[in-house]
Amino acid sequence: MININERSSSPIYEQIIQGMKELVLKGVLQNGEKLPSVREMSSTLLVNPNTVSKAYQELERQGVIETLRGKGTFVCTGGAPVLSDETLHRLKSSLKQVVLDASYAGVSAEQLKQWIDSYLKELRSGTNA
Amino acid sequence: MININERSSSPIYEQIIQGMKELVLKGVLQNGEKLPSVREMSSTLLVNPNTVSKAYQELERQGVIETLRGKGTFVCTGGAPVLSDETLHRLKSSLKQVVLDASYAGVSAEQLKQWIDSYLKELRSGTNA
Amino acid sequence: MININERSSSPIYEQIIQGMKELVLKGVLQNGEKLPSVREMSSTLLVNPNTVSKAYQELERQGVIETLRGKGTFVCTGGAPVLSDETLHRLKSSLKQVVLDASYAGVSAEQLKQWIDSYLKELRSGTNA
Amino acid sequence: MININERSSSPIYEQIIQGMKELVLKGVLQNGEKLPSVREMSSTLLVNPNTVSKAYQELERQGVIETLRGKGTFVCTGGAPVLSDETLHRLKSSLKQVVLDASYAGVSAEQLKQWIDSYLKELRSGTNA
DNA sequence: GTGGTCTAGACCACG
DNA sequence: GTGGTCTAGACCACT
Repeated sequence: MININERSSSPIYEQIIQGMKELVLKGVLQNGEKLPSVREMSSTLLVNPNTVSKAYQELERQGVIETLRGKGTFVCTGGAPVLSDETLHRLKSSLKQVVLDASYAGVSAEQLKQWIDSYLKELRSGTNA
Repeated sequence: MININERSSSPIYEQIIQGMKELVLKGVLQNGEKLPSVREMSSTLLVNPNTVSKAYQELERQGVIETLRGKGTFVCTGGAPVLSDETLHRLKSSLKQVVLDASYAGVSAEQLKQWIDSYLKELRSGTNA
Repeated sequence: MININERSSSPIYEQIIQGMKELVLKGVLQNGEKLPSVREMSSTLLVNPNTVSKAYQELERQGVIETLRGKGTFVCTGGAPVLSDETLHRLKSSLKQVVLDASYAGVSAEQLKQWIDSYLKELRSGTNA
Repeated sequence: MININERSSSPIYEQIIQGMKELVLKGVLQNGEKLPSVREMSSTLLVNPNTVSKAYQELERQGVIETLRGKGTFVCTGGAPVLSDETLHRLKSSLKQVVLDASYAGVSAEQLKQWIDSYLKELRSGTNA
């Protein structure tokens, strides 16, 4: 379900994190559902178990999943997200970077907004791109 | 003119690249204008010369500036932007990442679009945030 | 009578041990009293029998309970406590860790001492927090 | 400066974290001071670099230190600590565990309080136990 | 030089 | 069976 691109500049564990978040938002992974074990995931993605483990730990830190000792890892789409100033600032910075690059690539604001809508629609409908 | 944040998650040379691009788009740096030398820039920004050098090289590779041997480095807001498939794909990926994180942070699509407009306005008016 | 928190960082068998010790100190479980069997306990706490078994074994090793073959398991608040150097050292280490974390969390020594008293009072009165 | 006990039940990276926090509180490591590099530390402590790295990353997450890309790691005894309910709860639980064990070992509340004071004094004077 | 990422393979605690 | 820890050794990005 998750695509790993070894050539991507973003590290594999980040790709797993993003992939899992997508699956959760799309509803493919429901709240409380058990995730594939670290070993399963690692053999599915052809990735080292440690890498998967790192992704799971980060996801747990972010409150997306939780680990029950000896039982496995489970989706836990917890309460309201924390909207810290720092989070907002990071978000705005990333967006600025995108807009700046888009300007240089000749991509219009309208195009960007359209992409946002289409991606959100994709998330809500639970389909793949 | 360019703000460097040593603690930012994005590398310093990237911050320089982004800063230069902003200055060009804002019109602070005009086409054909001479840029400060690597040495000047590095002492202004309190940054390692190698880092500035790397930024300049990347900016040249992207066609934003050009180096004339013995004369210096100049802005060159050359012809039509390169709209390669690969560029588009990277742009969409980055945007997806932002939208995904925004979803988890509880930031709405409308807010994102507003941020895009306000940043573009900032670029066009040539002011700082 | 014992609360198990699957999400706690301390393992379930430790929680059982702590819970049993509390019950004994509070006098809820009297000296010589028979404890529920492993099977009963495990179905009461909704916990794996192996986990309860491990807790009982550890409690027996610590001299808190004793098993009479064929008869069951009994509370045995035996003679003088073992005050080995090793026990003292472990105790001091754990306390150090708590004080260190408290320092970083901005919790005062007075607050810690107050917590100690209030917990001891809770134990002596046999009530729950 | 940091003692590692391979036989301890607490993982090595935790021991490093605790050790570093002690050094910072004692003032042995001043605010802004550079820490030994991961490689140095690992060869000093006779521990794998990855283990040191894990400790440093966790310390950064806790705001005790900060990493400047390519430059190294530095002490950053940041602003006011966050006194979340969850932190308080964990602290109280740990303390309860200590008090309970102390009760069984025949260690009095006065003794515990004395240990707290003596450890804090040790921290403030910057000496070793 | 710095830290960050990844792999391979081992051992252990927990349930 | 689960995840957590540790080692060894490699490669890479950044300054």
